[in-house]
Parts: sequence; structure tokens; C-alpha cells
Amino acid sequence: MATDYRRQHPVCLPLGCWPIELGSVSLRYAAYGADYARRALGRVKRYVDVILAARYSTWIKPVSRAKPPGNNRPTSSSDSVVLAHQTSADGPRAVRLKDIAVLAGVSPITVSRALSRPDIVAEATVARVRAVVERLGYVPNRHAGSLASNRSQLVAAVVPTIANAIFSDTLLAFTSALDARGYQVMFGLSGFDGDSEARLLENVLGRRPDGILLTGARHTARTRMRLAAAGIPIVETWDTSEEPLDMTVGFSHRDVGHALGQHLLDCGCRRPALILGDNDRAAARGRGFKEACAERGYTSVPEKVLASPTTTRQGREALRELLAESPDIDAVSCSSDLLALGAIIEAGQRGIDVPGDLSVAGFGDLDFASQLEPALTTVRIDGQGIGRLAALNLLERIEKHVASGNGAPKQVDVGFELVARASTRPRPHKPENRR
Amino acid sequence: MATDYRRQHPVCLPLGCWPIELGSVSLRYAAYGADYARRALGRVKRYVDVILAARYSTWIKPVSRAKPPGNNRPTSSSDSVVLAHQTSADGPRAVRLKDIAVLAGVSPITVSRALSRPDIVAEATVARVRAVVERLGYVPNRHAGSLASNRSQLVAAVVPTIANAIFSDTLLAFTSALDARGYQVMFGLSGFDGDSEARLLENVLGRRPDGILLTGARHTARTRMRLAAAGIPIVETWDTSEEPLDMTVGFSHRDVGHALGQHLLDCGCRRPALILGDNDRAAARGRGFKEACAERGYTSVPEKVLASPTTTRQGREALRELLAESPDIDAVSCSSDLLALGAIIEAGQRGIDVPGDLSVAGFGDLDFASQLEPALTTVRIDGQGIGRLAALNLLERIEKHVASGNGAPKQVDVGFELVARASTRPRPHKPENRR
DNA sequence: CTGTTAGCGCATTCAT
DNA sequence: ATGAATGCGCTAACAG
Repeated sequence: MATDYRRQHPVCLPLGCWPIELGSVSLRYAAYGADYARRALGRVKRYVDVILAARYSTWIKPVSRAKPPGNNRPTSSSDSVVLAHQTSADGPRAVRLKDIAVLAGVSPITVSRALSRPDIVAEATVARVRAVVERLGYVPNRHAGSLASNRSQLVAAVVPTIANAIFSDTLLAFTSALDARGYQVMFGLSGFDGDSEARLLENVLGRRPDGILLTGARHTARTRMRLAAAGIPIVETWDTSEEPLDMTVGFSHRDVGHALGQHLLDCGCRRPALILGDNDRAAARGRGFKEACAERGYTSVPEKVLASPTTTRQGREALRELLAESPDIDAVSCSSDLLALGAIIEAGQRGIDVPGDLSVAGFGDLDFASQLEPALTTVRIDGQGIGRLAALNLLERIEKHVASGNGAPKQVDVGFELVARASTRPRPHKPENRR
Repeated sequence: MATDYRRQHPVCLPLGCWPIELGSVSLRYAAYGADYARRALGRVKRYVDVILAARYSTWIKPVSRAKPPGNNRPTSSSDSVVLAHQTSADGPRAVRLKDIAVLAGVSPITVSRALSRPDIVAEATVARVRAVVERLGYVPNRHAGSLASNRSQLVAAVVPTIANAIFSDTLLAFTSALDARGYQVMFGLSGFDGDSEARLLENVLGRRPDGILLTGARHTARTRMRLAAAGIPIVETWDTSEEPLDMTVGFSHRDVGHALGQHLLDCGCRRPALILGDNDRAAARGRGFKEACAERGYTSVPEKVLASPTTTRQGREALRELLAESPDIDAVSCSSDLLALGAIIEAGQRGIDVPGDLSVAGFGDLDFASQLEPALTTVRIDGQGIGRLAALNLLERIEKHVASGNGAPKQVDVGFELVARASTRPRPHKPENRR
């Protein structure tokens, strides 16, 4: 039963603490000072709730130090429930490592080890510590841990947006892989402008991540310096780069565009056009596309560039405009599947047969691409693979960094897959499933 | 020009530091000890790079303390460049507040204030500090700050997934609003199972966020206790709840379903069906839908439940199965626009006219909904508004928390908007744009 | 296997 | 307007 203990009591319970059965309270208050004992007992009588070392640890310490000859460890799980509810005016206080130590009858460092490296601690000790942790709901303060160890177990992922469905696979895989190794991922949304990216980075670096994942291309000189100065492994994804900061896991957008251009021309198209989002990667694909066209003598490629993130509506409008300006186009390659969907819808509305009169290609192989009628030709990227590889490479560097210094720059090309479907069938074939 | 300084030097530069022009070096090495001076000067000659108090602050301190009668502050911006590149074996070290203080000729606390509350520090001092900070690229260590102040300036957002385009508006607005007030947002992906949510929460709470945003319904008793025990403001979004943890910003999914049911019946449908994702919110909408049907005497509603996150492919398949089992259905309400897209495509393939023979409704009003042919009837949620309101309410609590204790539970209902489009036109009208 | 000692880098409190 | 002293909660290094 989920009870909201917060409402039952006049003050919040300390971080990670909740009421438990009291059992036999062995409150040797004489050892703690009369004042404390009075307050503690008062609380106990009133709330019968968990008792917490909290602010009183200074009083407890001497007891633990005194080590009476007999046994100052809890004799049963119930009598270790010893202390007092927080009463100070400045709000509740969290359970600390030290509190666990006192209740488990060991030193703080042993608790630390029992939790982070149980293999080097005696089994019985670990069990005892775990029991107390569980009972008090202790959650270690990672700020303190990071500060002391100089390792944050935190990896930052700076992405332009999370709205892009195409990135989310990557981020999920990245997160999972790191999670499995005990790292947390902290997302930073840089938006599409480089200005806020600088501020974001400042914030992110303040949290001293052990590594950084970047998505989204061009960084200012200042940003690059800051990153280099941070001295932590960096992996850039979703692109190969001519001047990588550290590692990259991605593919050549130029090659994708080139392959799309060739494919459309192979399908018999003679007047291909482009609909592109206004980001670097889409532009690179556009460049590759035009190169492929130029190689076969088609030097003029009508083109529409739209504000990112691109939408289906933009796709419809762009095709409309393209047709108005260049009525003879017979193929259009879009920088996202959403744009392509818009183009297909617009074509349908105008009675333009796809692919009979107009071939349409997208990018991303989103869920719906294969389900459309006609099914959409697109480019599939192993977004999950990118995320996984980025995580693994980062981890390798992070762990190595502990021992040695830097590694050699590493570039991973995951390639891409052009998925030819009905929306760009070779011209000779007439589609069967026209409606 | 973006130079990768990391590769120019055998060791990484310290966090936030990069080479700068040296100017006139006033290295009074006599004060620092011969050994240090020898090394420092050796480095300076070899790299001509930035000079860093770093590990040597203990040596510097006495100088700063001595306060020679003249002026121990930098006389110009160039001669304050004083120290040595990091040479210790245990790797580079970050610039600290103390380093800035030494170079700016003030105490650490003054630097702290100059950066966080410049209004209470003399203008000239702030300027001097800022200059040094800028030059050394100092980035404050937030772990230390959080530990000392017991405020992390961090808000956690725990969501099932970021793939869902429908959440991303909320998250973006949430992030923006908090960013504007100096808070960082930390995302946690809970997935769709409650098991990993528990572990995630443990990790998240370890970072001591000042507040938490939750999306995605049912929490285990354990989770609820942990959250209550954390004693920080919590806002649950995208739903109203019967047993809220703290605050909620959302709407009634039951009411959405009810409105959809009424709408379809109003359109003249007499045999409505459901296609739902297998999450609580979709289920609640389904319940409302069936209630609306029951109110008018339609007690049997064919239904397909699919694994979340739902896809267009699932929508196609689900409609196929529904038609096989209940060939007489004349309306289908889907728990997402993607499912609805699939249903529309499948209907098109089978020659079933939408809305003539089958009305289709979705949920979310995704980008493409209005662009489809026929345009999709759906439900629009102000996702951005949810994010903004969640942030504002959280902020209010966070700031208030500093002064007083808890606030009263707060429930905000942002409502919803049923957007009736061509896919559910009233039966009498025959659609004009059939293909 | 466990304990002792000594900080990590910063902000709070109380001085001046 | 600025500074000194103190400690946040934890872990590293070294003892035993």
C-alpha cells in the first residue's frame, strides 16, 4: 500500500527514510546527553517512527568509539533502531554513510566499500550493512562521492533536440549501455543555435562528466577549446568529421546523398530535385546528391531548404513550390521521412502518380516509411548501433583514462543502407497498386 | 580557428585551461621554493602556455598572505600570468576557485560571490575576477557547490521514453523554463517497466535533485515511499491522478476517451472499436470511450491492445484483425496518431472509404495529422503548456521550500481539444476528395 | 579484511 | 564590501 508518509507528519522525513516498526528501542540516552535524550524520546513516543542518527551523530560517535567490552553492535535487527527524528529548525536532513556505519557497527569506509565493492568486504559485513541501508532507505550522495573520488559516473549527451525520432534510438541504446556499467547519462539540449550551446556546455562541464557525447556538427572555436581543455573523452555521433574533437561514430552524409542521387538516376529519373532541412548534415547529403547528378551531367538541381526540425506540412508546401518553379521534375529526395510523407500526400492530392510521374525518397526509415502506399524509399541508419558503439568507445577511454593518458583518435563508420521501395521504382515498371 | 590543443601537448591541459599569450611573466620563484621554480620555468620556456595555480596553490598562498606594502595584485592583465603547467604524475588538475582568487588578488569567497551574486560585490572586483575566470576558462565544480550549499540546481525528469514525439514538446518547454532560472534538467529514462524505474530513481536521488518531474503513471509502493522520503517537490505530468504524490499537471485521459466516443457516435457511427497501446493512460482513454458508448447503449466495443510504443505497422495489423473479427465496425479510435495513420493506410488498401465506411480518430495531433488525406481527427494536448506549468509550479515549491516547509497539493488540469477533421465526418456528408 | 587520516572544492556563518 | 574558519558527505591512501 502506497501511503503518503509526507502528509502524516508535520515535517518531511529525511531523504530516504520512512517509518518502520520500532521493535525494542535501546536508546541509551545517558550516553548521548540529557537534552538529546529528552527530545529523542519525546519524538519516539509521539511518532513511533524511524530513528535517525542525523544531526546527532556527534553524540553517537563517542559511544561507537568507547567500544564497551561486550558488544556494541546491534544484537538483533530491531534494537539497532536507535535514534531520533529530525527536530532542528533548518529542515530535515538526509541519512549519511556515517549513520549507516554507526547502526551497522562498522566504520564509514567499510560501508562505502560494502556498497561499491562488496567483493572486498566480508560477506557477513556486507549483509549487515545492506540490511541497515535497506531499512533506512539510504541513498548515497553522489555529489560527495564525485567530489572525493574525482569521478562523477556521469556522461553528458549534448544533442540539438530530443524531438527527432531518429536520434532517440541512439540515445536509448547509449543510455542502456552506460547504465549497464553504472554510469548515468545527463542530457543537454543545445537547440539548433550555437550560442546557447556554449552556455549549456559550461553548465554541463560544471558537473564534471567522465565523458561527453555530442551530436550535431559545427562547434565554435571557443567550444572546441573548452572541450579540449576538459580533458575527458568525447565522442561525436551521427557524422564523420574532418576535424574530430576526439572520437566519432557515424557515417558519411555526403555518401548517403550520393547514393540517393545515383539510385534516382538509376530509376530513370532525369530531373531530380531536393527538399532539405537547414542543418549541416542535411546539407552534406544534398551536396553528395548534387555530385552524383553532376557526374552524370545533371548540373541543375532544383532545391528547397526548410527550417529544422522539418515537418510533413513543410514537405507538402515545398513540393508545391518546387512544382510551381520547375514543373518538369520527376524525382524528389527529402532530408527526412516526414518531408517525404508530405511530398507523397501532396502528389496524391494533385493526381501525380508516385512513382510513375514522380519518385520520392526520404531519410531515416521511420516506422511508417515501410507502411505507406506506395512504400517509401529511404535510408536506414543503425541508430541503435551508433549509440551502443559510442558508449563502448567512450567507456573504454574512460576506464583507460584512469590508468594512462590519452588514446589515439578513433573514427567508426557504421555505414548506411539504402532501402529501395515502391516510391522510387525503376521507371519501366508501372506500379500495380495505384488507387 | 579551432586548434586541438590536446594534441599539441604531451599531457592534457587542465580543465578549462588553454594556452594564452604570456606577456611579462612575473614569476617570483624565490617565494615558491627552488624546486618548484625550476620545474615551472622549464615548462614555461618549453610551452609558453597558460600558467596555473593548480597543485601549487600552497606555495602561492604565503605570497598572497605576505601582502608586500606595494601591490601584490597584478598591475596589468599580462603579468598576473604566473604559474606552471601541471607536471605531477597523477594527471592534470582543474582550475579551482582558489586559483582564481590568488590571481585576482582576493579571497576565494569573494570570487564565489562575484560569480554567483555579482550585485553584492564591488564592480571593480567583479571585473577583475571575471577577467581571470575568462582567461583561465574556469568552470566551477558543481559537485562541490551542491555539497556545500545543499542545493544542486538540478531537476530530474523521469520519463518512460523520449522517443515519444508527444512528450518532447513538454520536455523542451520544461527544460527551457528551468534553464531560464538557472536550473539544469537531468533526464532519466525509466522504460516501460517499473522494475528499472526503481533502480533509476535510486540513481537519480543520489544526485540530490531539487525537484522531480514524473511522467508515466503507476509507481510501486516502494517508489512512492522513496519519493516521499526524498522530501523534494514532485510534479507528475500528462495525467491527473487520484493519488498524487505531490503536484500534477495534466488532463483526464478518461474524459478524452469519453469525448472521442461521443464524437464518433455523434458522427453517426454505430459500431465503434478501439486500438490501444498497453499503457495506463491509453487504457484510461479506452475506459472513457467505452463509458460514452455504454451511455448510448453500445455495450460491446471490439478492442485491440498493442505493446507500447505503438507503431504505424501495429495500426495496420490491428485494423486488419479487428475487421476479421468484427467486419461490421464503422469507426475506430486509436490511442496514437501513428496507429491511426496505419489504420487509414490499411483501410485505403482494402478499398474501405474513410470516413465514408469507417471513421478513424487518433491522439496527439502529431505534425502529419492535419496533412493526411483525409485529415485525421485527433486530440490535441498542449504539451508545451504542460512542460511550462510543471516547471513553474516546481520552481515555486523549490524556492518556497527554502523558506518554509511544504505546500498544499496542487492539481492543474490543462484540458484537451478534440480536433474534428475529415476522417470522422458526420455520416450524411460524403467526402469529396476520395481517390 | 577493516580502520585512520586527510582532503576533494565550494558555500555558509559570522566576523570585520 | 570582504575575509576566516568551518564543514558538506564521501573516498583515496596508507596502515594494521
